[in-house]
Amino acid sequence: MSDPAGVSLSRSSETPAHRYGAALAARIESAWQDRWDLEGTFHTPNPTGPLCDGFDAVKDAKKLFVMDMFPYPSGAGLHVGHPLGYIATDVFARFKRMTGHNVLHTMGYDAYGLPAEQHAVATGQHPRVNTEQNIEIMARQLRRLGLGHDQRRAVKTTDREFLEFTQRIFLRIFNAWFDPDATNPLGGSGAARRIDELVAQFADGSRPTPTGQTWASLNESEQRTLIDSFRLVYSADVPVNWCPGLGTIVANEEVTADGRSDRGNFPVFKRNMRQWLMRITAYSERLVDDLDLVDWPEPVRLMQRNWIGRSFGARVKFGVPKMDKTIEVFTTRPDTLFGATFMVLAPEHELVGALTVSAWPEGTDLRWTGGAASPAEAIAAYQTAAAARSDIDRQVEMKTKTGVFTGSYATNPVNGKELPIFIADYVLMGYGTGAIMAVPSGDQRDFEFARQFGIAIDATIRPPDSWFAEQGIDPTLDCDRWGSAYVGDGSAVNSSNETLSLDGLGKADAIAAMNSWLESNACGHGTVQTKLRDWLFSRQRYWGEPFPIVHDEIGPIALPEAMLPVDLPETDQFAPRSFDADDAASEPERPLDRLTEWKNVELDLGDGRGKRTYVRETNVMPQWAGSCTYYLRYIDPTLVEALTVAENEKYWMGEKGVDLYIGGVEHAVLHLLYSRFWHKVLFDLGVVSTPEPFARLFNQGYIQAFAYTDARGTYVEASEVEERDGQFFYRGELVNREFGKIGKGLKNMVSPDDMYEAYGADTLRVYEMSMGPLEQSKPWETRAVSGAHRLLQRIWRLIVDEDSGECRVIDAAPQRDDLVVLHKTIDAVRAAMDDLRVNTPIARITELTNHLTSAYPSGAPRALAEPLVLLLAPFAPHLAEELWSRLGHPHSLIRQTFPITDPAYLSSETVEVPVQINGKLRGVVVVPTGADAAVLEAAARADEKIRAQIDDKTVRKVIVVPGRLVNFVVS
RNA sequence: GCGGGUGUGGCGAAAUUGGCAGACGCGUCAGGUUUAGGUCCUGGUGUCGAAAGACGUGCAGGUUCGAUUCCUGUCACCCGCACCA
Repeated sequence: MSDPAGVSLSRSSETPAHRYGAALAARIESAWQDRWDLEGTFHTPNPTGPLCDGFDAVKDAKKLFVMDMFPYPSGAGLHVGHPLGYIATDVFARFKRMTGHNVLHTMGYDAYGLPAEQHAVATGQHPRVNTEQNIEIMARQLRRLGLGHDQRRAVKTTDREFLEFTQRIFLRIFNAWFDPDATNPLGGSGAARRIDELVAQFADGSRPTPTGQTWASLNESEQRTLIDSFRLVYSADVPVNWCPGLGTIVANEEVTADGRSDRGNFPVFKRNMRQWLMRITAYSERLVDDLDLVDWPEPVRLMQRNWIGRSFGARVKFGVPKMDKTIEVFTTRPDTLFGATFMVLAPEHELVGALTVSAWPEGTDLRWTGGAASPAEAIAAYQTAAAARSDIDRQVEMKTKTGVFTGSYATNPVNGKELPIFIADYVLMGYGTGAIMAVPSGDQRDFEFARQFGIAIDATIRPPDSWFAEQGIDPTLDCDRWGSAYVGDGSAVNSSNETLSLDGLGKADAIAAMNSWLESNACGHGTVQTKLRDWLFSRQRYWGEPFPIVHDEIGPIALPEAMLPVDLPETDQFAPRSFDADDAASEPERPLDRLTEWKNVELDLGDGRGKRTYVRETNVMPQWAGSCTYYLRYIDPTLVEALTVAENEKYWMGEKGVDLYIGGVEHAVLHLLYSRFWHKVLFDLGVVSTPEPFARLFNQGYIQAFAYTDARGTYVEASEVEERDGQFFYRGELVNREFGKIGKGLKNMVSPDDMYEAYGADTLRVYEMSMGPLEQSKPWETRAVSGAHRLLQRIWRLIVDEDSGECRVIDAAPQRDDLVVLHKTIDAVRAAMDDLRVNTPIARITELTNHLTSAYPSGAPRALAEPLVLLLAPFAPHLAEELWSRLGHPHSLIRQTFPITDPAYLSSETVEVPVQINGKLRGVVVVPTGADAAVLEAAARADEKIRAQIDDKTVRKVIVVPGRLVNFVVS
């Protein structure tokens, strides 16, 4: 056969013309990739619909839906860290195809996003152009890896059909409300229902309106406002970081410690602003509880639980008699209510103004005044200072407690005590009610505050003696002698009034007793509080999905689904309007606001009102929107006018959802939480049939790389650094080695293109899989890649003559010891794959290869070469296909049966058993497999080395584990 | 500060339920082929020691006949969260 690559290879006369090298690998790989494309090898049939061709042939196979977290098409292209997970899913998917599964595996692009928009702002080029270019580059790099994706299903979130899909889901969520009394499909309480069911309830009177008026007596505006307040998508004033200089809202992480924007260094103002929100908090209970349904890494489930932050406690009302006000607090420790000695409000709390008295009460402690002449001055100064500090800054400065007194006192409902009310920034507006009752004996922050401000500390829990021992003090209930608050369990003391006594009760009983007392006295009730806040869903940007919403003079109106999609209008001005950097009162003007022809629109919404003028919503959706439910697009990529085809959705999602979802742990909370939320809404509405989207989640580790800094701390090009005697040099200069993420920033970029060129894609695949456990982060080392390359080279040489290129397998029957090694390898590979332990199978395949190359230096028996090729196929598919074809098989091996272990070769007649004396290895005896304890011990005693060491000693005990070991305990 | 994770040769790592520590690979050393190197092949390679042997899984304890594995404490590094009442 003609071998143009061989010509260049044989420039060096000793290199055989048909050695497996980079050039040959490149030819093999591109030939097989073309053939897979041509034959539609990875086209996976659906049960029904346009992609159902060939389903009959696989209808008895088990289905398997394997997904990667799809990438954002970055302009920098891929580095060698990106493909790790993609290779792993591909290896898994290929293995599963060879073990009889119908596998759905494809890849899409999460193509809306800020970088493309910023690129567009900087260059004036439409973000779609740049995004398409990036996708093209990444698609080429990924294709070169030989990933077995069904390309017909390779969607982009920016596709018009995908946009329509996202908007359709938005409408379903917008047109739904959460009914806490409804029964969800799992049988639990709380479910999303269609908004028209709510309207019907109001209309027929089965649900009273909040004001008690009849539905019919409300005017249109009142009716719509009422309904809108129930929707799962709603607008509200929420605190945001407004940056007039950029004209946008920025994320916390984009705000520097001194309250300025990362980009542009403009001032950032914390302000309330009208935003769209999604009512994810309605689902917090189910989002926590249903984590028990999924096979996910425990740390991720823990992170989600912590993020949702469910805690059980009570809401308690404290009266402020002089002001005729009530402060409501949330506490997790209602059992300590008798120990409350002061109250604290967040500086932004709405009651602060009303509670601030005109003059300091007589005898006010100077420490409480902040040095100001009046409470109003002190409060105003403190509020200004708190507002000026960024969130991050406010959280860092926590060592000393700060705060000022409002001059007002609240009454403790259980004992009538007067509690001074402070404001302090250690209480956050965003959690609970933004106010706390302070129990300094039972909360460390309150304790520190009380100490600093000279407030009484009253014990209401008797700490155990062991706690006092740790504190180094004698047991006492005089808290002035305590070194810290006691936050643990213990029996209550000093906790009684005329109608309630907690004294002697433990924490759980005391909480229960207090909660029922609060409820019967109408000053509180037990409740569940979460940290989770509703999802801020609107962005003042261009490159995102437009909301399918228009406004009339009353408010927002959802477009009918038939009017989808709402295309993103064309423009060449992608930046929002920016303002004077210090103009905190400015209002955002979004890119879509300027497109007045698009924005002001005349439509007939089909609601019987005919053609009317509306104003389109000009916010766009966040990037998360496209990634929430993209697995449904993989199932039916061409579907329009519906979200799913039930038969296909049920088939691919099965009982529990996507069978395997691999991605980085950085998405442990946000993406996975948003995705679960949307899925649950769709589940309640009957669109999807599983309670959870992802049955099994796996987080791959990061591939990191060394980076080098010179004497000035500047990164130098890592590829040019040389190592000499454990030190590192860049152009002769000593440099310092660091370790970090791969990328341009650290000048340690390694592109897969470099690896394709030097070794080929199969080598890269095998190397990345062999580096170590998939879930672990590990450093990249280019020079180690050669080991994987040499393995493939030796396998090639077992089957192909390097000089002639002819197949050189022999027909000789394999020896028993060959088959023993083979079947041990098969067994080990099969055992590891389900757990995605991809590194050890390659070690086993290497051992098999090493065995065969030394046993058969001039060509392996066919009966060994063929299973070896099949074992290799998931990892190095191109080479395996090529060898399979050269072994005389005309068809792809993609659906060949993966080799099956013959247990006859796994057990041998004899087994080596270690012999220990006092737990230390002293010898090894060979005994028949299955020898019992007596035989084993006799054999061990008969061993010369062992006998020599135990003869002159007393054997006190003999431990025999048949098949495992013998241990003599001697004195 | 809180939560989670990880610590094993020069390096990446391996070691079903506690039972032969270091499989496999990189690097390195020696030899072979070639000989200009490199490629390729074979063998050695945890540390100390001439050997016998001793020591050895971050460190210090504990449980056990026996611990990389279980428990307690501690140190280092990485990741996440940020006063969550």
